[in-house]
Amino acid sequence: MSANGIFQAGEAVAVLTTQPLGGTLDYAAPEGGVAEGAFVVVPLGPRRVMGVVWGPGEGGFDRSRLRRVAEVLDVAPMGAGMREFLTRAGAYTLTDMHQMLRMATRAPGLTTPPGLRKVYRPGAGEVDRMTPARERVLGVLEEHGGLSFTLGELAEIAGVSTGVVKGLVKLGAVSEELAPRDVPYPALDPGYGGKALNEEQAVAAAALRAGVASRDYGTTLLKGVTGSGKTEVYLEAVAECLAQGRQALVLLPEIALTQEFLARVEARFGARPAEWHHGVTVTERRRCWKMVGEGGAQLVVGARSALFLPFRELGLIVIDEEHDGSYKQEDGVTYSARDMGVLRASIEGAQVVLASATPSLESWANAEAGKYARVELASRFGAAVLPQMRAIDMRTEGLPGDRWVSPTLQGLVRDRMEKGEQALLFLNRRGYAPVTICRACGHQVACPDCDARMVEHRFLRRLMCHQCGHTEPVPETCPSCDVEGKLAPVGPGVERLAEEVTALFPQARVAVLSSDLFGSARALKVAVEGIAAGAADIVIGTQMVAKGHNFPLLTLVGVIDADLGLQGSDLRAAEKTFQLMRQVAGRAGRAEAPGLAVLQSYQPEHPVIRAILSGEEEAFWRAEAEERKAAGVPPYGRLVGIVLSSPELEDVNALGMAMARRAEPLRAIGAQVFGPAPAPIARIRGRHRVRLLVKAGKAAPVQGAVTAWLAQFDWPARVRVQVDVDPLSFF
DNA sequence: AGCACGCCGACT
DNA sequence: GTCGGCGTGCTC
Repeated sequence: MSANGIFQAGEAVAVLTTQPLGGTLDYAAPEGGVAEGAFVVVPLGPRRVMGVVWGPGEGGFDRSRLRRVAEVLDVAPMGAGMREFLTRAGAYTLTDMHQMLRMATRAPGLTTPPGLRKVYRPGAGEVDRMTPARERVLGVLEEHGGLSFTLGELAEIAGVSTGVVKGLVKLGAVSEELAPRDVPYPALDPGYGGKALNEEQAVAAAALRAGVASRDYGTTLLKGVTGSGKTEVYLEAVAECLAQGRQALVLLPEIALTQEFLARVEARFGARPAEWHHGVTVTERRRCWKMVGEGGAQLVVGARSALFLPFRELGLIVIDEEHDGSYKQEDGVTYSARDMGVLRASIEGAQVVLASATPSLESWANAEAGKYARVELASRFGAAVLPQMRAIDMRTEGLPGDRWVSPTLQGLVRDRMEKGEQALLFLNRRGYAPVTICRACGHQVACPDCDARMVEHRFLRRLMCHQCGHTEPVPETCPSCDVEGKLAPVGPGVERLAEEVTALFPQARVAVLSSDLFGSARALKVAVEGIAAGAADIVIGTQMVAKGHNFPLLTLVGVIDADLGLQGSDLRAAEKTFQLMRQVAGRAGRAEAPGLAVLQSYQPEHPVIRAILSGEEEAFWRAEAEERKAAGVPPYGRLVGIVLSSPELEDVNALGMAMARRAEPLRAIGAQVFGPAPAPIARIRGRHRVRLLVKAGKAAPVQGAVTAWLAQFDWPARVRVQVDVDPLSFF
């Protein structure tokens, strides 16, 4: 390889492909040479596959049998930082490199030559007869001299039919040219529309700006209560990054929020940023991927997978709502976008901003330990104040078993309705009833393919498995004992709660916000806007209402079952409940009217409920941190979850036992193995699942030990092994 | 991953 | 005889 990173024709290069080959393969560099990091097409058996030139050839393969790189793609080569990121992220998450490369090339049409499209620009020809329509077209072209338009765009802006434009092309007054389909995104102006910040926000923004200006790695936890202006503050860090000529990435957890967010970016920087998530069209995805690689996109707003875009000069990663569980990918490759974001930034010399009203315990602990800087926004914007919070002791409410709104809560709701204000009842359970039980034999209706219970959705008139999506009609007779008419719903879901509320308040307008009741993000947005404008008196919602939507008329939040999530064996249950409660409570009283949040609980003396009510977050975190420390679990210890699955129960039982017996590589680093135990859902889509859990010290080299441990066994092809480093849920 | 090869059972 | 099931092995 020459000094500039170019391999000369005939030189051996190692190519990483998206095929599961367990490493790179050597090829001969093509005529004209090839750059390190170049995207190439190589022959593999009878096929042609995509790959990346990963480095010099490894040797060890007969040089005379090397095949030649077939094609060098017209795509910006992958930078050294990106290659290092993929390597280290793969080593951390125990993911094969071919899979890491797949994640980094999830854009369609990379192997096809860049598409061309017709664009229209001012031409040299004269117009024989000028008409008002023709004048408008020429006016638009003159006004935007440097830009080129597609036929549709030009006709729409000028307010004419496409025929007018075509007529002008015939005359030569407008010229028709072919241009690459993937064009750079409009320039963002860091000085365009900065909002006036209050003193606290200005101090926070200055701290974040200084971090970006250092051009060095650093992570800052930006903690701000709901409505404190976190977004405005971190957009100042984005502005600093753009002013430096470096690229910025903002990760958001919820796709439904991006439209609102894009509008805020446009107000701040004068144009829309690039978007990356599953709702983006194929064409737009390719454009985004290519422009990020060429530097034609300054700011990307996206979901967690945007972390694997080929940024050239990354200066800042913002992870908004950093505590959100959706940053952890659970299926296929398991990774945490929060942790991988920090890794990527540390490689690129970039800053990370973790923004949240309710940080994860991991981030809180890192800030406590001094690894992360901490910036706080304590006051709410304008007149809005945090709601009062109090518990309703359900033990003294005397509620029958099939009712969930206590008399005390009923009174509070009635009071809000009389004042013309809104009430929100929060219940984190979709559907009508979580369990359908036979009163004759006690049988609970379960999914035929999973070990999950079927949830009744009265709205759909069907039972649904929330694990695999399987649905079936509500049966007339018990599938177990064949007795007719004895199947009964047990427990509450939002649909059933809506039924109870409608009976209690027949005159109220009741709206249910649950993810399965809306066909599209658009329909949801319309519903949310309607409610915000006052189209409902009582809103019933699942956890989707906990995220960011602003309801100015809302002054009461009632949490139907604050104990949900406190019980069970998930060690994070307390943290999740705490965060969720604080977020839901943050819905009340964001405008001028003060809010009240009440928690219905059968154990109001529980430390988590008390911490929520007292508002003493630091006290909660300290207590929770002590418990985790004592248990040796994250963030004070390491966990690795392993799930074996197979259509044959015998496979997973035998292999699970063998793994537990032969754990020497783990014992060598002082780690323990728990299990095998049936996984939380013991059967999914016909595959039996068992789970093992590895627990190690914080500094133990757990990845190497797990790799050595797994390498001892031969896996039948039908058995799948899923490794989850740092699982969010366990047992 | 694909795609070959190859070794068994069940059909024209 | 041959068609086709899917286990095993290979791809620079």
